[in-house]
Amino acid sequence: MSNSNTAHEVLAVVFQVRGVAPQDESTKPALHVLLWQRALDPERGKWSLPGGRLGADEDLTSSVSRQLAEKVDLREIAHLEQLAVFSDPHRVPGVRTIASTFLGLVPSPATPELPPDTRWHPVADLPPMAFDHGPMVAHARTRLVAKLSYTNIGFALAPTEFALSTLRDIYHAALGHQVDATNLQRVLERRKVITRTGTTARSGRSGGRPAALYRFADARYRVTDEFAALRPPAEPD
Amino acid sequence: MSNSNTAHEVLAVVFQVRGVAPQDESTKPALHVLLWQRALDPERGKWSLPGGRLGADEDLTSSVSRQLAEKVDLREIAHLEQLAVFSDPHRVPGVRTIASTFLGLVPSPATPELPPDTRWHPVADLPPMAFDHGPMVAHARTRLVAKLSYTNIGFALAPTEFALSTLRDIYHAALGHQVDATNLQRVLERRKVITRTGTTARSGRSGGRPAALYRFADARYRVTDEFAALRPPAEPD
DNA sequence: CCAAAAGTGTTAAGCTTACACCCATGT
DNA sequence: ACATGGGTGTAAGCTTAACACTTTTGG
Repeated sequence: MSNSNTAHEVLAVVFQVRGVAPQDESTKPALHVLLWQRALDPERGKWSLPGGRLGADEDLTSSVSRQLAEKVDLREIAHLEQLAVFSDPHRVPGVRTIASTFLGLVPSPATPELPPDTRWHPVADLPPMAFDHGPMVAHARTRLVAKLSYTNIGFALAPTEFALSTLRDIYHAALGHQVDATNLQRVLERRKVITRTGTTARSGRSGGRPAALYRFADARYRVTDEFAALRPPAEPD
Repeated sequence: MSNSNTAHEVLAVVFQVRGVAPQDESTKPALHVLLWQRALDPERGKWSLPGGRLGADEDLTSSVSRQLAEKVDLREIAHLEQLAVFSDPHRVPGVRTIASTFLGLVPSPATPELPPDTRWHPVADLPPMAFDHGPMVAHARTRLVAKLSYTNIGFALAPTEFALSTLRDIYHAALGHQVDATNLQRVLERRKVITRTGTTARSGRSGGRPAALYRFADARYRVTDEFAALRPPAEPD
């Protein structure tokens, strides 16, 4: 019959900026990715992205959601988006398996319960990765960095309310380079991505002016700066 | 058995700006998409994107290339890139079929031979489309417009050598809005996307100054303006 | 000489960065 | 008081859009 001998799996690259909580002063905030360690061959002991076989009556997004629910509380995932498909016929041994990858983002203060074989790993220091999962993480990171620049996607990494210095730390960790809090504020405020709540945080034990609190204006993904150039002519008022 | 009952197909949204040749003064240049008309049910008579079943030992890109070769000369396709996956379990009747979509671009002067059931259709005036192929075209168009702004992807739509007014017409058709040739020149020259050849075109029959000819600096896809904002700090020299 | 098409100059507006400076709080 | 962190002001540079103006050709 024409029944294909091909399986389809979904794999999620789930990021969180960890170590941003004021509780722990020692560790710097860093971007982490959710991985689980394989207990069986093939690639026993190596680390895998969460995911698995696509079910018969679900689309890709439902499938990722379902499978991630086994790892983290679904409510923690603030953003989920399709990335590339990996389709090399021999990317995994055995039955041919096509992988659709996703980018998932978990806001910073959340600390979901994890199964015993599952852990957050700093993206800057990944363990040995199974199959082609290493490049998948790299691809997701590239996409995240790009989208931080021209969308409001930061909402999915940040707490509901935050001081600007906290947001700076989060962007710093996610982007991988220094970010000036002053300019971050102005860029995001002019684009109406963040707004002041009116309240302020208490200052820390070492003093300092109390920080104004902000929140993201939308809790849904939005493109904020569509055209860098070649934008349509201005509409006459 | 665990043999899945799911097929995988690839579908290509192939664009070309047609009507840019000076031969035909009557028609304005417009963005067209390559479609073929279904001769059999389901959806007989409606128009489909080129593509088909993924072969057992090919990856997605090879598969699109192979299947497009049946429609157009492969050498004509200057750019091919993965778009989204459409995975609704009931997006087509019969065996469940997951569709991976691609964006393909054909440079302007080329006029490949087409099979009898296949035609170029203006994107602005699409015929009745089969299944979910309509939204796929829309999605590809959105991606094309975005990438024209921050990459050199125009090379895949333009002739190897061209006058600036020709390039303006191409961008105009692809973007869907007016483009100023003056500013297009400056933006693309500063980014080193296009360079002068040194030669000039002959002027048309109605006179006018002869146009300088340009070419794209790279014949490969390249991101030219990565960060609209939140770019890394300047490197000290 | 005139119309047509191409190319150049100029201005203004907007956005982003960098950095100096001022403000509010705890010890 | 003073150290510490937060916030504001400001200037410089770059990028783009808009449009007036000049150049080069054919009739």
